[in-house]
Amino acid sequence: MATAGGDADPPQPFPADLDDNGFPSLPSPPAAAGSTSVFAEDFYRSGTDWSSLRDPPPRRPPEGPPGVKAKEKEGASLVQSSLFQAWGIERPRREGGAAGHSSPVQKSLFQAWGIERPKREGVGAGDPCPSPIRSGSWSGRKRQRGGPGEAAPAAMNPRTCPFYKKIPGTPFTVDAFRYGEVEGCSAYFLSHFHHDHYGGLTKKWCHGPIFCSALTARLVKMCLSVNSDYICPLELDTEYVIEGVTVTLLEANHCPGAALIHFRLSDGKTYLHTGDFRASRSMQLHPLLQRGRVNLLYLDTTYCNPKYKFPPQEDVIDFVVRTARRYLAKQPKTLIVVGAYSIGKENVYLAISQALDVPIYTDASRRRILHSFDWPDLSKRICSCNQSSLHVLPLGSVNHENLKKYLETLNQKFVAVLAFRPTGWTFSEATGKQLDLIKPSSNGSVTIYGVPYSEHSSFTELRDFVMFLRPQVIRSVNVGNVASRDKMQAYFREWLKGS
DNA sequence: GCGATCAGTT
DNA sequence: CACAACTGATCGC
Repeated sequence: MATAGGDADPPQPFPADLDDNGFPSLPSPPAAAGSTSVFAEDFYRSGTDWSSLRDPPPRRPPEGPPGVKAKEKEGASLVQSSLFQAWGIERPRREGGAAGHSSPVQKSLFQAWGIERPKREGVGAGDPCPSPIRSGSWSGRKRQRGGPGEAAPAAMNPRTCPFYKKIPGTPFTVDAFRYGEVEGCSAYFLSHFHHDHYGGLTKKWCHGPIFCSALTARLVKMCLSVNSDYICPLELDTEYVIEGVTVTLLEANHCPGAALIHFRLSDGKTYLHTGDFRASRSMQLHPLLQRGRVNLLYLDTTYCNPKYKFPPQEDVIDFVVRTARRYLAKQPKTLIVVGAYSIGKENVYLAISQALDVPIYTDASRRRILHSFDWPDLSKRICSCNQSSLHVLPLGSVNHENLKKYLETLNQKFVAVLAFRPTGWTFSEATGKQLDLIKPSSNGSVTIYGVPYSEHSSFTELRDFVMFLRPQVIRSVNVGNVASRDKMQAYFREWLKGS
């Protein structure tokens, strides 16, 4: 393929081939034909984010993995990971205790999709069902798109899948469900169950198998009624061979079921797709996330700007609990409300429930979703009686007008509302550092606190993660404007320079 | 009625 | 303020 210009190529940036959209991998002017899609033009105009960011090729560190002495506050909970065992390290525990997934692996399903069963590292346990890889095996289930000569209606001709959702050298896409059938894609990965990622998934889905965590799989089935035949749940920290690629899901520290997706190609190349994630020190303990081992990083850069600072989740939870205690002490007939999207922020209201020993009330649809997590510590605190003094409501309804009305529907049981909006980012810089400076918004009997409880990485967390991982190439998965992407590239270069 | 798309909301 | 992630209105089938 055409190398950009004739200038002396730096050590060949990776990846060097065309991707599935046929975009040249090397930076070249957008002039390259009107055939280039809008996405590609945009991409080139903004400068590339897949040029090599490091001078020399990655080197393994001389010593073993740094910081392996697992100084996590709690001892290890159950370890289901052969990878961790292989490394002889304790697996960091996810606070709150959504320890693991217990849903059994459906063997038949793996056979159906031609996937090799989990590989147990070290042990030659092999796979019990070495069915051949049948990359086109599901094509028979594809819906026929109109008969011969029948043009596809506009509704069936959605935008094309952008390049950053495709995994080069594989027939995989990540979070690409709104484009109908993606050409060349025979396995569709879903990083987590949030609308902007699963958008386009409906019960009519028929374009290929969907790989995701077991928890996400349950939600896809339950909430979207996607045909189970298409849903392929994968356990975390377990290697699967899919279409010849070794795939491992890792805890993403975003929302329940959210996963980082690690791909190892047969040629040894490794890619990490973060989906949405909140980077943490404990991630650095993961055997697959050791220095210099990831060639290409697909990065969630939501808050990749130094203006985004927020405290650790634990600090925010502590603040929320303290505040709730204070209000209840002053007025025992206070209703505590926590706003939340469909999934996410569970630890905020779970912490209140545990600290104040009150059950969690929420509507039937959310109860169903929360119970599906199979998270006993949460399930046992959920109640269906709205007399409890802790309610979870949709974030959108946590405003003064709604809460005032809501209070009235509860017939005198409560005389005041204390509500929390755990939003990713609160504007004030002060509140990022000093939670006690947060000023609530009060209106009559209703008080609302916006709290900086984020399920995305802060700027410094992102920086620390990238500086630790030292990937060869970083590709942002967030579509921002040209200026912000240029700025991000500058940060990446800074973080990775002189390695 | 269903789903895709876009505009609006906090 | 910007942001993620949703909700609602509208339109075509």
